[in-house]
Amino acid sequence: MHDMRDRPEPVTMATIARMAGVTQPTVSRAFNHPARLSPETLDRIMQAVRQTGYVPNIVAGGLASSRSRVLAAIVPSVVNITYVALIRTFSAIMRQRGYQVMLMESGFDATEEERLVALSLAHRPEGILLTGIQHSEQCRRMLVASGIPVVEVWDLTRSPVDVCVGFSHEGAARAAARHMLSRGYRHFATAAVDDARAIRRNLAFAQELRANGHACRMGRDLPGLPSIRSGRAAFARLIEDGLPIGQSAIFCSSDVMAQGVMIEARARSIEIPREVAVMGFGDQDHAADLDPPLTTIRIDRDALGQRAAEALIARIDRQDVPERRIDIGFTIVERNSL
Amino acid sequence: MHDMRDRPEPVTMATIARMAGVTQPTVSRAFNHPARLSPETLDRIMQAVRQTGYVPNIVAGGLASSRSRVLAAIVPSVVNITYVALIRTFSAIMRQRGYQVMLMESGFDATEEERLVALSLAHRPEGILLTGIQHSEQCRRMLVASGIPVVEVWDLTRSPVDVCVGFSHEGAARAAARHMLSRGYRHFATAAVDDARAIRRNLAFAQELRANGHACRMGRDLPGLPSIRSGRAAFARLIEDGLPIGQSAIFCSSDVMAQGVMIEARARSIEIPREVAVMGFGDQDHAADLDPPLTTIRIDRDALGQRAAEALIARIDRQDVPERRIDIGFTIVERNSL
DNA sequence: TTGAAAGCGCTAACAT
DNA sequence: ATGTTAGCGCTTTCAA
Repeated sequence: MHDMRDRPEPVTMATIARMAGVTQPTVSRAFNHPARLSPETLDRIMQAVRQTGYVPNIVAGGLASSRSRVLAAIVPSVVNITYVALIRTFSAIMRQRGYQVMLMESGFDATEEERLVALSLAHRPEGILLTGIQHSEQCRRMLVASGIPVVEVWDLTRSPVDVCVGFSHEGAARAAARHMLSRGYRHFATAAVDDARAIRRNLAFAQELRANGHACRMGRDLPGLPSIRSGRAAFARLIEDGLPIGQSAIFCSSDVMAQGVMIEARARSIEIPREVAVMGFGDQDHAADLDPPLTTIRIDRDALGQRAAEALIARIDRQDVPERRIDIGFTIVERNSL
Repeated sequence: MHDMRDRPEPVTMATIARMAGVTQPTVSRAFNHPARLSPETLDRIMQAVRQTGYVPNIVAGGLASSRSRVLAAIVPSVVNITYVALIRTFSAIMRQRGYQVMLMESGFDATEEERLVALSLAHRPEGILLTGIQHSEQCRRMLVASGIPVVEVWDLTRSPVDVCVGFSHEGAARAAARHMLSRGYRHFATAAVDDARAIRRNLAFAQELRANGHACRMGRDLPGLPSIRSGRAAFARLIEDGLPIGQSAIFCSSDVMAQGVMIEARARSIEIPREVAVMGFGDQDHAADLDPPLTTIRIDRDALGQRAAEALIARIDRQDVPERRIDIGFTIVERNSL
């Protein structure tokens, strides 16, 4: 084994104060209100800081000021780019404002989310970001009782815990249906995993089709996360269940599912989009680089992260927040798969 | 705008103590050493806790005990599954031990990493996870001076800041070369993005080939993150530069790159593996679901996360740490693309 | 411009 | 089994 580094006695503001011949609160001012100090004093302090490599203890500061400088973010999955891309923008903006974010993964499970919220609360975050609007009753109660600002992302609702930023999943699905109709497709199907938002979209998709006199084959929703495997399986099932070849369009719950559909179609020598057309959801990075390039629905995840950050900052600063519902919309990106 | 919820006066251990008719330290004991309390006292305290929904303030506790219960983790990219899959396992294990992790993204930039380490230090994490072994001098100094346990993942080195867990990139690349040779391929190329670890692998790959009397076309390393686009571009360039069709094998810097290579090959009607064979790196989730299934090098990222967690816990607890270098190895997964 | 004093919400001795 | 006391490293009045 290797030698334990003995803890050197920790450097604190008191240490710096002693070195600079001032009192500890003066050192605190050097960091928080440098303008209020005489240049000479500031200089001596900063010299001591440099010599020691001292870094102020935010935790102690947070305790004193009741500002932890910490945020909590809970996403369903940290390996799913759909949810993480947003966190990246959110974190970057927040970091600039002096916040660090604790990222946690709920695994699409409301009970686990509730547990994580409880854990977060112990760190007294100044704000919490939650994915989606479906939380356990207990979770909502804890959140409300804590009085901590909360931003819910990806969905819109009339009764957010605090603020929500997202888009209309139903609207996007209806737009997809209308787009396919206008393109002349006559047979429709969905390929989705068992995910609350995807299911809501598919329902709206089928409804819009029905309103226009068309039926929709609802692919059986597959368990687990969206994956190429699920996409392949979904397409295989659809074909085996008799989806007509020609004038058919498939609405996928994500780009990854669509990718799976395309791979399976190729393996079965079914040509896309001539024989079967495909639409994805999400417009992930490589949607444009597939062959054929994937037609999909773009959600501006950066905007989502940014608006979420802005909304949360406003709530933390107790500014007037005019809208508790922020709609970032969606766009259909036409490429060649449909 | 909507009504600001007025902050109710915060519930603390003192509040609970008053309600339960005990002193505040007794409430502390109820959480940290419940066995030392009489069942009746414990009961009264817990009742008050339930009534108020009180959650102990870990930050204050951390200040008092010098145990922040916080960890910092810095990865190059939070949207790249390669780096995040590990964090997920790591976080889950650490959470069970009562730690929360602050996740940060360095963007493959040592200077940014240095900044993030400095920011982390302000939160007095009990341990830090770093990706890779290349850090700025200043960064290493800060780390060592802080005395905080550090685990470096993905690479092995004889001189880690503290502990490292990874595997031999050179060894993996040489194994790939030998594997291709044994399969009878005669023309070799690499397809990589401009990434330190990928470049090291490619060098070792070419060297092993040379040692066996074969040349290797080094695909020009593409800028940016690995993507399907880069993979397509790399393959296109290789073909245009005259890579022979037949008995050729391409060593990719990641599975995503390999996926791009396969897509571009298909678009050019080049059959894999008959005309050109492809090997990926990483064995990501859908490697097996591609068509053809991708032959690749598996790195057990869960093991990486787990061993990293274990090593860090050992260091935090100041246990004897016999090995500062933990090799988790790699395996070649034979599927059909090579 | 700086110092003195108090206190943030806990944990950890040490008493009893 | 519980209370008393101190103190973690800061920020924030209030004085001077």
